Amino acid sequence: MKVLVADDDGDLRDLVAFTLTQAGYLVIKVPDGPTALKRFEEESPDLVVLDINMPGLSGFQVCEAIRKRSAVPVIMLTVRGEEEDLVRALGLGADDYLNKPFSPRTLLARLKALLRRAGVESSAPLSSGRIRLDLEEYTVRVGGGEPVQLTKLELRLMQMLLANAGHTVNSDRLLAQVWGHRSGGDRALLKQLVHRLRQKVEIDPAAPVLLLTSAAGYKLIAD
Amino acid sequence: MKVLVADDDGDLRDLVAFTLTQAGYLVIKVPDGPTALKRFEEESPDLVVLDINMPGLSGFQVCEAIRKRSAVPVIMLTVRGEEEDLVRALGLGADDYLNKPFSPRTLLARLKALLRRAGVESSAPLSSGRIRLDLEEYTVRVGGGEPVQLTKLELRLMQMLLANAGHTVNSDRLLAQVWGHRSGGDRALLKQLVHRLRQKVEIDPAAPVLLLTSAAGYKLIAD
DNA sequence: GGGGCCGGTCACAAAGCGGTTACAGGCTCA
DNA sequence: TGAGCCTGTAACCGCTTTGTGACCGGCCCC
Repeated sequence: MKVLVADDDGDLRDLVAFTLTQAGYLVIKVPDGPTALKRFEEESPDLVVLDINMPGLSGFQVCEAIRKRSAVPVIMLTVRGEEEDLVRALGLGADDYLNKPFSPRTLLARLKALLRRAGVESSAPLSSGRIRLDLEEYTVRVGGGEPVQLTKLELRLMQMLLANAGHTVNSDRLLAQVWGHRSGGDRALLKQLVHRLRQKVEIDPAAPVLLLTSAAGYKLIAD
Repeated sequence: MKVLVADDDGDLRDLVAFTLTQAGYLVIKVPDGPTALKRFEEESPDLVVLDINMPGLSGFQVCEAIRKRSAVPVIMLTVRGEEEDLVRALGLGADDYLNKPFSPRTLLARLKALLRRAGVESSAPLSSGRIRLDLEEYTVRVGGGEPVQLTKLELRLMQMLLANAGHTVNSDRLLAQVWGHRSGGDRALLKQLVHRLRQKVEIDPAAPVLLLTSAAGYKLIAD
């Protein structure tokens, strides 16, 4: 589980990094906006912590840029009382915020909640019922069968569905989580991806029993 | 469970509405004081969220007006540090307040606490009497019967009627809520939709006992 | 009694959506 | 550079949902 921490205040950055490292996360520290974007590309972290005031590019700009290509959870660090900042941050797609100063405990709690919501459960081979996902190997196994190789998008979709096994996941949410926020017509993409995934995991792709269509979206039946 | 949200800041209004909708509440959004009062009369919501600074009528004035005719729980949105505002709001009968900026989680927690305190059954926002709506699966269950699959429009209609269970909902309002604002002749659509819904939920669609026609519109009998 | 209005019902047309197939562009890697 | 895979796009099919028009019967008012 990788977390990118961007803050120009060295002390605060170290505090955050220390807290997260202690909790078992792999932390990437950067001191400014441009570096944040660069490392984001290189590392594709599972979560981003962004200070608003940074040299080079503000946290807003970084957030916006990240949102253009990813739905990764973003936490913004704000100064208490600057509510326009907050509104702006949430408008740009930040998922949560923390007022400075904050306690390490609070940070951890929020971060875990966000990761849970995003379905990026930390324990490695994610599994539910008879479905087991291996995030490192990019494979799924159904029941006692052979592991099946997945692509990056297929894995993300599977992960989201698995995190919500047994419950319908809204198409829009899937779209946002798998591709990141994008414009309209992308239902077709989801349709395609589901089709491809079914070809791989269903015994009879024409009569799915695992990955079902539901009125509002799709759901995974894991047991 | 219906919540009226009044705030002139569109972003914040959307954020609040999003949070509450996610949590299963039916949200009515208004941008200013006069509209808030108007919709309050029309919808009789179960709870009101009021910003203090609004064009037309301030949150104070709206709160005062509401208190003259109803004991509905009211949450005021205040700016941190403006203690006079706070005192005044509570003096006018507001039940709780939130300092801006606030987290969606906090809002939900306070709101639930208030509803619980007000004795409005809050646990399952989408059920009333023997009717239970599942927004995730797009189904209704009546009494102990099997869940019935609904379409998107049928679900929206059901949600509106359920939020007003026992009371007649005006046809025009149903039209506006289910289809969004459109031109005149759409009575026919509502007629059709009601017909289709009755086919699905009534034991004898020709002699409805749940979804009744009333002078000005329709009403749901949930008990 | 007759006409108009309104809600319920029916039948059919139009639009939308999911599943499928096919293909093209881009990327990686040999 | 070329093969192979991944991803995005378009087109088609069939089914479901939604919209529209027509008809019927009750009710009210003239």
